[in-house]
Amino acid sequence: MLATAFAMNATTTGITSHHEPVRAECTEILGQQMVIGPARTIEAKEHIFREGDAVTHVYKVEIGHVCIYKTLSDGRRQVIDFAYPGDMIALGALGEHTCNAQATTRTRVRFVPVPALRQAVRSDGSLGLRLCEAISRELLASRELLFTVSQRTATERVASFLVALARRNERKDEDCDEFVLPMTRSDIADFLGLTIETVSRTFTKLRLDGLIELAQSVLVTILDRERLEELADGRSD
Amino acid sequence: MLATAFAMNATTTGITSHHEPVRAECTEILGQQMVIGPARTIEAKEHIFREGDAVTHVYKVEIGHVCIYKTLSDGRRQVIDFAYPGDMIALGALGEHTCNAQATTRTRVRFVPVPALRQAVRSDGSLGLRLCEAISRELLASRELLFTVSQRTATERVASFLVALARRNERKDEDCDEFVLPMTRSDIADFLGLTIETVSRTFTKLRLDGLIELAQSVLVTILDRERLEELADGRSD
DNA sequence: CGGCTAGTTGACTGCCCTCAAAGACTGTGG
DNA sequence: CCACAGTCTTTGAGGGCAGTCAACTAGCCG
Repeated sequence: MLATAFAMNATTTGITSHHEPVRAECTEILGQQMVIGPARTIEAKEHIFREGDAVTHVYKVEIGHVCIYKTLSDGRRQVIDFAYPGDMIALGALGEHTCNAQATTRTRVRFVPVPALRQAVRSDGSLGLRLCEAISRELLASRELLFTVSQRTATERVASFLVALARRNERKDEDCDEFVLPMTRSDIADFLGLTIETVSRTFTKLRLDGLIELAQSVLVTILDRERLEELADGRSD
Repeated sequence: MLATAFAMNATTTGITSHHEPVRAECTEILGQQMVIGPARTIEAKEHIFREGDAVTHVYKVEIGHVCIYKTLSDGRRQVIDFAYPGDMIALGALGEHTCNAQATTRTRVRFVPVPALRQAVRSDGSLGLRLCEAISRELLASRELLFTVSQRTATERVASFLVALARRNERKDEDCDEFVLPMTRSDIADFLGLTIETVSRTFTKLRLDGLIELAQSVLVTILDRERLEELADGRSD
């Protein structure tokens, strides 16, 4: 799945660097397939696909937000990624979905059937290359999240999360210091490997420390981006 | 990087299932490139490449074992994967390496220059498809590890690790219940997001519970595979 | 033997989880 | 408009799992 969303540094538009090519590369190319693809609207909390479903299509989010997650039988849940408008979903899937994709807000996606995509790749090698790069970017994001969840403290994880959102908005030329969280505390917790209580407490701590402002618990304002980035990178005392 | 090693269920040879295609598919194909590629020998603890290095080649491990890891400036380390003979390394890398690759034992790799690989993909679309699938399998492995590190207890993590090694050996028709660990406790700890002390204590606990036997701390014998798998899957009380 | 590295074991601490309750927000119906 | 339920979030109190610090053991090699 190519729903980079978070934890990558240059995935969507605008920034070009060596090891993190611009996601637009791939969405533009696939876009040529996408333009002719039909659209579908998914209500908040509805699923686009679930674990075990056959992989029939690849999706591009046009409007809304999608949460990609895996579950264990006893209820433990790991959120893999959040997909924003412009992001692709299900790119790295093989045969059968191993994740669930659930809209967190009302969402519209366009989709291409996998056989058509495969045929296009077979006949156009350079499309295959770009697809490889798109999946590779997913892989980098996944490893970055692994690092975050495995090595960082609760405060560092939440700081990373907020910094990543700010960077995403920056690339989209939206307001990068004030934004609405399109997901619940529970989604954030399961993304960062924490509990909702710890996420909540950490938000409060960051607010009391003057790093962020919180309104209605979904509207975040970043007051001290630099210190937040220091925290995220473990450069803080 | 395509160094699946652990946490995937069917990556190397032998087992075919829907969502976890056989890795051999890709190594065979790339093998045609590899056969003509030169070989290089790396001593234990030497690096094949480091974070920040330009991505010049893609590698296939012929003999030995490679540890793929990332570090933070303050020393925190995350092992991403262990590569065994037959595994590919650096497949998902883009432009600049974001990981380090260090041999844990004396290792021989064959390599193909990236430009040659890219050219081959451009001229053969179906090779591109197989490459996509290979990288996708890396992605699945990475997400599986993310889940393990983020959601499972220390005992469950170590059990998962041992079960994955057993399955790997099974696929290679080696003895799946008795094997030598080619990596140190420190590598295992940084792979599972634990400390060496906790890994050591957990091994001891599994030994005292009669699930495994340990000789010289590197020779593992699995005595009760079923209970170990239950533990790994969180199905245990 | 001594020095070195890797692994084990023990005692204690602390971060985050668990359990619990109260507060805030949303939508529905009276 | 308010009442109310339902969901989400916040806050508090206490406990446990894994981390930290430290000492000891086991190989290995000069």
